[in-house]
Amino acid sequence: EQPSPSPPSTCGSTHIPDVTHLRPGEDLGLRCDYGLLFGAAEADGLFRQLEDEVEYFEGELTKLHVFGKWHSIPRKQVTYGDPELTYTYSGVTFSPKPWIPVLNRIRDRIALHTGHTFNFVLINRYKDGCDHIGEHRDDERELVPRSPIASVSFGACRDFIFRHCDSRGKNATRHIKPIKLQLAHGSLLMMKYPTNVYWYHSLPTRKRVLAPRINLTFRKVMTLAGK
DNA sequence: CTACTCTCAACCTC
DNA sequence: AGAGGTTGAGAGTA
Repeated sequence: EQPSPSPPSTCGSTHIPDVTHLRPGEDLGLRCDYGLLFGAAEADGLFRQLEDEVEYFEGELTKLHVFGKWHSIPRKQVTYGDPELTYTYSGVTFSPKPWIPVLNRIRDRIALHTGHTFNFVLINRYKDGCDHIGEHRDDERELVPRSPIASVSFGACRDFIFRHCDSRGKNATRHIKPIKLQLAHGSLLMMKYPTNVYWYHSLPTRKRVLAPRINLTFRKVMTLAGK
């Protein structure tokens, strides 16, 4: 059940990263590829540009009702994407802001390396190690069935935990070890079908992390024709 | 309509 | 510091 590293890439180009394929020995439905998509210098520039140009949601879109109390979500969030698309997360429907050049540039690089085109991106900014997100699956109904999600990270390296749905909490029916990754500056994690059917993921708090991290999850959202 | 499942973050213990 | 259990109103589903 441990992730098994893939053989080294046979492609020698400096523009094509080595990729680790995350596949437990037993087929538990985890289908992910992880690798660096941007070199350090380019990632530094993109991070600064994202910090300058991305505008996060404010007001009601940042609040969450949990166990009888209202909380501000412990991170900043915003969506960008094609016009007319909508996306619902925890009962809140987001309208995407129109694409800006830095996001198009990242989206195009992902397309070049994976062959996948995305029409929507959810951006989460974690200002330090106290910002986090709880266990969840990206299984929203608006997503194109079986479409992959491309998760790109900039800034502070953070731990990222996958946990199998049958091994959660005290009602767990199986003992499957969580899979822990470090999502590095400039990295790409491709989460492919059926990962999000069986595996929850979270970004836990890490008190010793003091720097911000920006994560972009590119998605394929169904258009009206597909709904 | 009913009744059942799932979700989110903070607080607490260890 | 981190892992895991406990708290419920609202949304969705069969």
